Amino acid sequence: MPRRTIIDTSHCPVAKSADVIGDRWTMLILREMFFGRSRFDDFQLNTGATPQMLADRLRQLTDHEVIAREPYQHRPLRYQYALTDKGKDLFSVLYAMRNWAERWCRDEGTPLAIRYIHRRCGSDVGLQTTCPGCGEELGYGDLKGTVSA
Amino acid sequence: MPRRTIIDTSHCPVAKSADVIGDRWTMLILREMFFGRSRFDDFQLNTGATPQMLADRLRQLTDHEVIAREPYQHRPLRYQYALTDKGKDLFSVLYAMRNWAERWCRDEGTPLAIRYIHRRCGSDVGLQTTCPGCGEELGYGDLKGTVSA
DNA sequence: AGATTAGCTATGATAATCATAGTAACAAGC
DNA sequence: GCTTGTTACTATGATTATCATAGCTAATCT
Repeated sequence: MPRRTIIDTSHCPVAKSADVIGDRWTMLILREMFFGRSRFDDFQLNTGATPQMLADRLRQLTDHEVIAREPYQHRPLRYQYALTDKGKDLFSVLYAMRNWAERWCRDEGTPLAIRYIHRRCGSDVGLQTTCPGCGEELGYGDLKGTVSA
Repeated sequence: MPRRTIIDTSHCPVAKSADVIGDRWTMLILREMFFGRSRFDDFQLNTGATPQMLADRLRQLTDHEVIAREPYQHRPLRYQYALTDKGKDLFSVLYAMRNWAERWCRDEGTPLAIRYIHRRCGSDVGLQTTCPGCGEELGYGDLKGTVSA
């Protein structure tokens, strides 16, 4: 047998995550949701995705139970999207991506795109994953972001 | 002006990260590299990517200075790929992805695919980003992984 | 009535990805 | 000295995904 076997990576958690969020548009949609946006048109305007791309990715995310589609008014019937608990927990991934890019891809002399403040203690967390003020681990809802001027 | 303006997200760090790693194959290549693999054929066998897909993504990663291509023998000339410091720091993103999938996508009753031990203190870190034993933040090189039986 | 809004779907062109095969440069065995 | 194997790719033609653009539906606003 001259061929090495292909190892089974179907149970690899990185591959599973990649199947759910391993796509540029999906990540940008999630970014928007973590920014508090919930509507189709907002996603379209802020990500630049075409409507079908958006419809497709929102369907995928809904199928994966990362977001939920729910009506926010009935006459006329209109839908919005909300992060589930499973979706909110993806904050750690997006936050790691943000930290990495700010460390390695930022133009020299440029301030951080967003400054995050730990709600509980008020510390500016910089690019840390634990609060430099109180040492607590940082997750969804713990941080308040302000866009740099 | 009936149109809302499209906000500028070209400086968004999440978008920047997505441009570098926002692709399934790229993520799987990085997973392999964090597992210590460095050669084309190993990537092909363990990710299932076609050779041109692999060649293309390795080129992209090299262009982004996430990995470096270097010869490991001269006759015949053969190359391998190694993570740069910028690449090694992506561990935090992959680790967050792993933790998320193990929390939310694991089949019931299944053990963690990989158990990580904090080298410095020997604690099993479970799905934490800080060591439950000594409280230290966990990054590339701090952990030793063992594949579950 | 006509315009506007929100959340999409439809269409045809372009670009990315796929499976499969092949190449270049050597090494090792018979 | 010729076949077989190894490694790191490239080439080709078919299939699939994504793109820009337009339109649709049901309702409200003027």
